[in-house]
Amino acid sequence: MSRDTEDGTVGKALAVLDQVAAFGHPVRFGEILSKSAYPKPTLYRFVQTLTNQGMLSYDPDRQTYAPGVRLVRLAHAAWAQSTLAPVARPYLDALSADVGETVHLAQLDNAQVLYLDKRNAVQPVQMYSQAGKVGPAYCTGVGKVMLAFTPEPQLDRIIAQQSFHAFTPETLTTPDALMEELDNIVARGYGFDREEHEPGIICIAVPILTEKGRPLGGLSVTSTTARQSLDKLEKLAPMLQQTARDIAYDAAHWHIKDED
Amino acid sequence: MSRDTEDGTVGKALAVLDQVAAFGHPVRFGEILSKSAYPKPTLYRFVQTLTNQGMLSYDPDRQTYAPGVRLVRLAHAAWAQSTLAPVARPYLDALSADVGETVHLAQLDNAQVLYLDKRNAVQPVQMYSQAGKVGPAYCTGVGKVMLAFTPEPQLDRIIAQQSFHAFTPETLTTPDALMEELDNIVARGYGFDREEHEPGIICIAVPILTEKGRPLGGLSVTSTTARQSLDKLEKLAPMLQQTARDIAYDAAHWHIKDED
DNA sequence: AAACTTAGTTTCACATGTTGGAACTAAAAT
DNA sequence: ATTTTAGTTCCAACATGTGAAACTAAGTTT
Repeated sequence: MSRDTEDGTVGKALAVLDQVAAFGHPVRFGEILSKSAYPKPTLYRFVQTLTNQGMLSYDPDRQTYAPGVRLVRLAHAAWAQSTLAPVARPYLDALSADVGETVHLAQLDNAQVLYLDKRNAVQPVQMYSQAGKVGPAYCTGVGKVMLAFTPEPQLDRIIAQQSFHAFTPETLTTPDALMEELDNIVARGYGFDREEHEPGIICIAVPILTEKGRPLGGLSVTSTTARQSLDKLEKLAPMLQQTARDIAYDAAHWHIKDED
Repeated sequence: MSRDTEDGTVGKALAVLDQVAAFGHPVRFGEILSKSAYPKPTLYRFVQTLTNQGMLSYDPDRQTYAPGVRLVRLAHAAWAQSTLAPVARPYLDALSADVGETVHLAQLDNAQVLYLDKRNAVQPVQMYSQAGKVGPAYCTGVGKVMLAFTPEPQLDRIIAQQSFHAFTPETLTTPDALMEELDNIVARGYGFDREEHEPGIICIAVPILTEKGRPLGGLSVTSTTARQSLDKLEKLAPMLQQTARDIAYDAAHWHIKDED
């Protein structure tokens, strides 16, 4: 259904856009060129086109390119119309107030985890800095619960794209180890992050599933080993599962419009 | 420099993306078709391509398309790398704490005002619901101050694209009236929204200018006629101007990277 | 249940837009 | 003044996008 293969000029242009975004800072044409497979004039035309379109912005003083503001406008629409994000918002508020720990709402984007929303107990919400962030699927709580409920054909494709980089000593670094973990998650109905991505950071996560059992997204409560234990987090499982069911129900029956 | 003319296949595809986003809710193929100038198969291919690329997401149950999550990821990069938004954040926090009214950071996107960030005195920050929102340039405080400092050739193009719709009795509805207002703003160094966009809503706005006087963005403090008067808001002008200068300075000298 | 309507998808000859080697210009570096 | 590097334009060869027409699937009417 979804191709990683670039289709057509549009796909190539968007791949260039991703490239630029991946740098994480404004870049000069030459820098993009050095990381790109395209010949100079071809890449140049892509960059021009994207710039004309407002998908890239060009700083004439520094002669650098960065992802353009048009994306911010489009993303607002994407967020507001996404099945999950607007519906889940009040539930995140409630959860956050209840548990007093960091709460995440995420979704699979290709083979990565994409964070759609966040509540942090300590400081007030700072969404843009977090929503839109991506992380690995194979070593985060939300990532694994979503994978666990992803059917075979897709799952294989996604697993093939994981880096299996060992962020910590606890990281699962082989497809086999991950598959076993996914089986456990399905059996249990929820999953953990046991310091697999960052030392000292643990989490419990539940999937948000459609009626047909397809994973829409994931919900997690994150804490530190200093403050919580996995056992204590596990006590939240029933409540999280109920919240996930509520969100799934609302997502299936509502549809919110973009408003002030 | 920037074209509204569609260049190539990429431009056309992105125009389709805008179309879909403009609906404000998930749409079926036929709905897009009815608003599009393209013949059925052509549009169909665009929609397919965009869907494959993750720029549109397709809901198989409802058979609807909506802007895709890939945009959220890209927008995160755009926001984090934008010259203004990350730099301005702490200043907005401070301003908001100081004045206790709604504070906006905006930028020009094509001929529209695009809100990049917001602080609301009442409830904690809810950025995604606001950042990315667009508004008219000719009848908002931030819009007018940015236009006021936009040089002739561009300004004409932008003004030609304004609708001059009369949102309220106070709305400036002719290019001439707007030009006169812009002159006043340049002379004064700041501008107002005198209930021109929404009845009862007033604001004071200042431009954020580069060393060369090019407008990077705008900063505004919004209130209601019930709580504030224009005279009282005007007292904030010096402080806002100083903040704008500070932001401009930081924007020119810093460059922040994407971090946690 | 057959006939009709509407929404979505596939096909294919044609032409338009994309490609990239080569050649050019602008600006630094030597 | 000369060389090097970065950015830009040209254009012939060719790959890709185009859209009328034809088709399938689903829903509606008689």
